[in-house]
Amino acid sequence: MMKKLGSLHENLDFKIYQELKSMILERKLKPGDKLYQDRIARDFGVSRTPLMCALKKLEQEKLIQAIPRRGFFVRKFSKEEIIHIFELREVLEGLAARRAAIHGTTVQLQKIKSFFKQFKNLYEEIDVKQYSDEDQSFHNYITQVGGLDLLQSIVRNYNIITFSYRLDFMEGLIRHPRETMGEHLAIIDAILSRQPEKAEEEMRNHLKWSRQRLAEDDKKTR
Amino acid sequence: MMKKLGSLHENLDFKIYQELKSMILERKLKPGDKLYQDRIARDFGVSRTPLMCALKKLEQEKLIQAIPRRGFFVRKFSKEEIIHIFELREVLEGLAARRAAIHGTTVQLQKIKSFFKQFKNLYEEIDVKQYSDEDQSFHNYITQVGGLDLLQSIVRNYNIITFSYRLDFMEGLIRHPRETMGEHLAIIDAILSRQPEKAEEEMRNHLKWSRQRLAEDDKKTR
DNA sequence: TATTTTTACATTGAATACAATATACAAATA
DNA sequence: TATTTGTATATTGTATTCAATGTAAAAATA
Repeated sequence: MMKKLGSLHENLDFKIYQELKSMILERKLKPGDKLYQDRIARDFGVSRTPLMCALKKLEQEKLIQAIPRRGFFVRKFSKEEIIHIFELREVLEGLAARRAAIHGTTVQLQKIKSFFKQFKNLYEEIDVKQYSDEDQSFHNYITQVGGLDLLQSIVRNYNIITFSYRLDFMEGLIRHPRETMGEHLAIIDAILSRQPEKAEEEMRNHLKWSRQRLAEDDKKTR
Repeated sequence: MMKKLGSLHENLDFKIYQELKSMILERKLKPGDKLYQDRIARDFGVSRTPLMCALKKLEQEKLIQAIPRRGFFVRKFSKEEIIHIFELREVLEGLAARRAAIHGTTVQLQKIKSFFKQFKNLYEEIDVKQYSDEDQSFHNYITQVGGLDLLQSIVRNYNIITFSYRLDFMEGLIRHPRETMGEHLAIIDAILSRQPEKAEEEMRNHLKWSRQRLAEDDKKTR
C-alpha cells in the first residue's frame, strides 16, 4: 500500500503566502500599499490567523515591511538595492555555473544547450519580451542544475532572479540582446565543455556588466 | 516632543523566535526533538498564536522542519550540508572581503587589523576554544564591513557562519591554528592594503581548504 | 483662526475556543 | 499470536474574541 506524501497537504498560510507573493511580484499590490489584514482575510475567505503567518513570512523575505502596531506595507526597492542584488547574483550564479559544469548530467546539459535557440539568427527582429523570459528561465535553470539546496532556497526565498526582471524604475531589459546573446552562448559553451572555472568567470562577467550598466544609468538619472 | 521609535516595541513572536533559535543553536533542543506547541507556550507563558508564527519563521530558516498535521521537529544537519554551507561561504564571504577592501573605513580597517593579536606568538600554547571564538568574530566582522544589507541578512538568517562552528559530528576546529593563522593574516593584509581581488581570493582559498579538509574526513569516516 | 485636547473608531496583537487530523492503545478477527 | 479495526486522547490548524494601540475627526481653548 502506497502512502500519500504528508507534504501534499498544504496549510492555509502557505496558500495565502503564495497568492500574496505573486500579487506583489505582478504589481497588483504596489510599493507603499498598506496590507489591511481584515480586508485581505475577507477577500480570501480565511481568518486573520493564517494570514498573519503568511505576512510574517513575506516580511522575512523583505517583500513587505512590518511596523509594529501599525501594519504591513509593500516594500519599494531602490535602484541601489537592485544593484546590490546583481552583486550577489555574480557570486551565487557564478557558483551555480561552476557546479553545473562539474555535476550537470548529460540530460541537463542538453537542455542548457537548447536555450536561446530561437534567437540565434541575429538578422531577425528579436521580440524583447520573449527574450527576457528566456533569459530568466535560463538563469533559473542554471541555478537549479548548480544544485546546492541552500543556494536554491536563498535565490528563491529572496526572489533574487525574479527582481532583476521586474524593475520599478525601468521597462524591459538592462542591455540589448545584441550585447548579451554572445555572453549567454559563452556560458553555455563553457558548461557544455565541462570547464568549471571558465563557466564561473563567464557568468560573473555577464552579470557584472549588467550591474555596471545599471550603475551608469543610475548616475545619469541623478 | 520626541516620538519613540515604533521598531522598539518588539512583538511577542520575535522574542519567542529569538529564544527558540538560541536554544537550538546551543543544543538545548537537539536534532530530532519534537517541539510541542502546548508545552513550549506554557513554558514561555504565552499563547500558541505568536509561538506558531515563531515556528514558521524558524522553518523558513531551515532550523526546524514542519510536517503538516504532525508538528515541528528540530532539524539535523548532515556533514554533506555543512560542506555545502562552506561552498556558499566561499563566494559570499569572498564578496564581503572584496567589498571590505574597497569600502571599509579607516576605523573599520583598524579593527580588522586588531584581530588575532593575542595569538601571534606561535611559540605559546594556543587556547583552541578562544581561537575558535576569535575566528568566528573575525568572519562575522568582515561580513559586516563588506556591508551589503542583503548579504548580511542572508548570512544571519541562515546562520551560515554560526553553523560552521557548531558541528554535530565533530568537536572543535576543522584545522589547527598553525594552519589557518597565516591565512587569516593574509586576508587581513590584503584588506588593509586595499587589494580587493587579493582579499577575495585569500578568503575563498581559506574557506575552500577548510571545506576540502571536511570532505576528506568525510570519506575516511564512511 | 490656529493649536491643543478629547473622543470615537479602526486596526493590530494575543488569548481563547473549536474543529480536523494524527497517534496510541484496546478489542476483534484470522 | 499476529494483524487488523475501532475508539479515546493528544495535538495541530484555524476561527473567533478580546484588549491594547494607533488614527482621525470633532470639540475646546488660546
